[in-house]
Amino acid sequence: MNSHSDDGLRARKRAATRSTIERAALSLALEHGYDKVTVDAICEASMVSQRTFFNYFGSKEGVILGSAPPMPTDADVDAFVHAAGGDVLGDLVLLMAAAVADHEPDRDLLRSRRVLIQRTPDLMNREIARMTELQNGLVAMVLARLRASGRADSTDLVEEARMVVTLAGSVMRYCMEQFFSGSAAGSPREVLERALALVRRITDGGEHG
Amino acid sequence: MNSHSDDGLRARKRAATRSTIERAALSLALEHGYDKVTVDAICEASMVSQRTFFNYFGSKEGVILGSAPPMPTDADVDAFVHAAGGDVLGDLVLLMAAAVADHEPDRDLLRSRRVLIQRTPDLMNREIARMTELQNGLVAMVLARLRASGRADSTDLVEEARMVVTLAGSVMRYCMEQFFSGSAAGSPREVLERALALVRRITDGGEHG
DNA sequence: CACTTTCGTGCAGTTACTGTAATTTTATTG
DNA sequence: CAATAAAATTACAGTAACTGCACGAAAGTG
Repeated sequence: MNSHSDDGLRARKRAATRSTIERAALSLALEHGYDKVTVDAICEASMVSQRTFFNYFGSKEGVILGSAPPMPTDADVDAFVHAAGGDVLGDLVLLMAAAVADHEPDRDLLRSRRVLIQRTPDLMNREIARMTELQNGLVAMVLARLRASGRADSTDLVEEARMVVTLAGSVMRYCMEQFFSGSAAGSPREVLERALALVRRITDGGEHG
Repeated sequence: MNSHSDDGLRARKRAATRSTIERAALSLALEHGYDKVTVDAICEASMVSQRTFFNYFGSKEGVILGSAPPMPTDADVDAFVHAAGGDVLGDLVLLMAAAVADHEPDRDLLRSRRVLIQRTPDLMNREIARMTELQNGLVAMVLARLRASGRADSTDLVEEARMVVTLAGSVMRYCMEQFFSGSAAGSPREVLERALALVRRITDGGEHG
């Protein structure tokens, strides 16, 4: 019938309501603060039942934080594992950054999310928690790379992998804070590189103590 | 009247109920899992009203996690700031470890907490969040030390301080995981030292790429 | 023994969230 | 196009964490 881009009516309607709820939630939270806004208020503003809200977003936090960063694709993992020998930490950070980066096409929405996360401790904590969950899935990957680099398998190697992931998480958290607080200068890539350089400088500090 | 250690009857009763509730909560959670246990159940088991429970612990998580790690004392801060020149990261980790360490005299309770935190993602996240909050108060302290080391004040210096704290948080998280999962070998101090050495080894990896 | 302060409690209410079953809306098929 | 399947939306009832408030009981004090 009507000319429409691609999917069926169903999918389009779904996307529309999702977007409506999202916008309502972010707008209300920006105006009144996250904890002052009730789910009921969001539902009223977006003309949906509470049950529908939870069908879409699962939780009040969910609508603000947006979808969780996806695990890297198999191709990404493969590339990472077999880029043996180089800078494990740097490569991992790049990989994680790629996973976190895009993923939200709408710039305004993204900015709203960031503002809210930054000014709401609860949300900040949840965001960090999500990152932590992502990390857990990454240990195996790093371990594979260490093995591929010819490192002998051992308990120590597992610990090393865990630490690599933890450190990468640090760098990510640091960069995210910089982004969220708006004090980031230069391209994301540059920020990452600077953060990595900073890490190396700091950890060198105790070497010759 | 009756011979008693020190404080008034009031304080002793308070400590007793607190302990009763704590034990009931931990025992129930260990047996049935944290999320299967309701606050009502804990109250019934410890013969207190729900209102009293919340007066004591503020939240369901609160009774499991125990009291939050306190900020270091002024004396600690002073010592840290003026131990200039050495290994900032290492010293900070030691300081944070001291804050987190003791603080719970009862060994059994401590072990119960650890087990529960480890097996309950929600609790783990909250614990990490608490650590993160602690971190925020530490940036100023690190900054003071960097300044005391003769470093010129600048935006970069603030960023460096933040990164030092973030890294220290990483090391702490890593060690906490090791402790919680029971795979820690040796004294806490040794575990910390090994973790720090590991960090240095890893961050050296990209230097000569 | 009065008197004050602190504690514990009951109760009503708010908010996030879940399960279920009915109802409406969209897609498919004969 | 009508019958029907599939999926979305809804109302409703219920659970569980948590808060504010006001009242009575216990403990400290002179």
